[in-house]
Amino acid sequence: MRKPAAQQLQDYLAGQGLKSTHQRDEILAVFVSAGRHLSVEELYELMKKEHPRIGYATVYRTMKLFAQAGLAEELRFDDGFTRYEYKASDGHHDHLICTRCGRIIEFENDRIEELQESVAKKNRFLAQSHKLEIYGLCGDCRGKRAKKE
Amino acid sequence: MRKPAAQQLQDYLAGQGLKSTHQRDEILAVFVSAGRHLSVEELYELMKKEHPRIGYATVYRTMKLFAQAGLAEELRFDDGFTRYEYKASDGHHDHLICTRCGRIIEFENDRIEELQESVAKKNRFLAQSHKLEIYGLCGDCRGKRAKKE
DNA sequence: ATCATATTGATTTCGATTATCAATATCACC
DNA sequence: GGTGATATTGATAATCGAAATCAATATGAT
Repeated sequence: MRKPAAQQLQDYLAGQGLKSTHQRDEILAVFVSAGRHLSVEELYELMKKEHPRIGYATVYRTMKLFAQAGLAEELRFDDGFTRYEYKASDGHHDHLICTRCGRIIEFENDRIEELQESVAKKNRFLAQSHKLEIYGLCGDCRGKRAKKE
Repeated sequence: MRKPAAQQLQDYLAGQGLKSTHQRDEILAVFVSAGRHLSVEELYELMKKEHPRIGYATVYRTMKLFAQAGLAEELRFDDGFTRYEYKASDGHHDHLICTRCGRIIEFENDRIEELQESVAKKNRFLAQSHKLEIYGLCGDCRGKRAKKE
């Protein structure tokens, strides 16, 4: 079972002596319901629709906060800017990224995780985290012929 | 057998109708001999010692050129800036990155590569490239107690 | 309700990278 | 070996996402 996101946020704020604000609640609601892999820019645009007074900086700050609270994970793909994904309680997963349409697909593979662990051990490394990204063409895009560009 | 880097550069330049310059030759020599995983900043500092007249922008431009020529690979780890590694002809490899001292260790694991391919296939993806980074503490750093910070 | 303090929002700053542009170097051709 | 068209260089400004600043405001303990 998963603690509701809103509750998890309140617990974190209380535990850290931080304050509960409308902005934080609203950003969380939009972030969670919007689906995943949102850039700050995208999230800011979504926020503006419902809460036009929200500031750009607040969205940045709040997403960093969510990351620290364990509510969100920071993703940095090759296109330069940071995305956040809502962190469900189920295990770690990695990403397939379509280089044409930008679609992002999640996957998990326990065997790969194990092999990574063994690679770390072999090199006397204590693994803390990892990142596996596979770039390529998604099913929809591989069919299409390359657009003129 | 590997074509010498200098020769590979000349071939690429000729093939593209580009010009061979001292700067490009010198940057390549320093880059190749310096070892691997150099940030542009680091490479620029190395260059200045032997060729103080080199410009910052030239180093940036030239590394991009080397990447296109297949001489270098662009690496973007989580610390924000781009590094380049000399691209040997042997196969793809991935990286273990120490989060304390910054050390970078290369590894390759064919089994992981195969599994990635099968994950791609399972999702109807045509894999073009991938990136696997394992962050953690290297052998030297895991022993040490956390420094006060 | 009061007040110390955390937070917000508008804005500026930062830091890595890229674009601009006049001066210069390269190279194909004579 | 000169000449000229053009690619390249180097100094600098511009860019862009992200982070810092700071006065005004909201929060929550008392």
